[in-house]
Amino acid sequence: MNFQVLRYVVAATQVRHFGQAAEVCHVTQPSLSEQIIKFEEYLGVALFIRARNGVIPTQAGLKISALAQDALEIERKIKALSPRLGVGGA
Amino acid sequence: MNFQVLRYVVAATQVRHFGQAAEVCHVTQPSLSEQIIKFEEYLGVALFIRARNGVIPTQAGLKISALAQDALEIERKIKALSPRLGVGGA
DNA sequence: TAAAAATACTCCATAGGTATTTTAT
DNA sequence: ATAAAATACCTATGGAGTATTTTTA
Repeated sequence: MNFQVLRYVVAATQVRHFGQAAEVCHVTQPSLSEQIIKFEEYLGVALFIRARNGVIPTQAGLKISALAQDALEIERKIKALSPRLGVGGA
Repeated sequence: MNFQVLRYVVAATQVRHFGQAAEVCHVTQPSLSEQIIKFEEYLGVALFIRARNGVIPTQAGLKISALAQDALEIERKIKALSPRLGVGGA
């Protein structure tokens, strides 16, 4: 598990399309697709239903996406403590 | 940034000794040491003062260690949703 | 001088890219 | 048939290990 794959899950949950999610994350569709597949195998649970015109998050996908957003928010806070990467306040 | 280096920072903050922190994390001292150095360079801030008998966390080190623990707690919750990795409840 | 961290190096795992194939409506 | 995801394959980055050197009280 890493922050990058959490970004992929959050993006895919939001746009419901691996190709567009990949664009949002500035990676290619196969990269995002493969990482999500490997993450699903690691967890042992499907995060998305693959459909004709995109993907639909499963219950597990929705829950993990919510937790992923929390983790990414903390990542942001850690960067914010950095003189180099931090944006503004504390 | 990744969960592993956050584990290193938390362990080193707790035991105040890179060698022992490495043991706790089941890696070698040079691996942990190098990853923390690279993380400090990435952030642009020192996380530990190197002393004769170990290390002392800086203010930034303490803050980031606290946030790191929050992130690792979320990582745990994500794993807990997994049928394969999850321990018990929701 | 001795305990601890840093460096040098080598190796391997994995994330990402391009090209292509498979799937589902 | 077509849009989207999956697979195959290659490359490069970086995390980890062993051996060694440097640091500091």
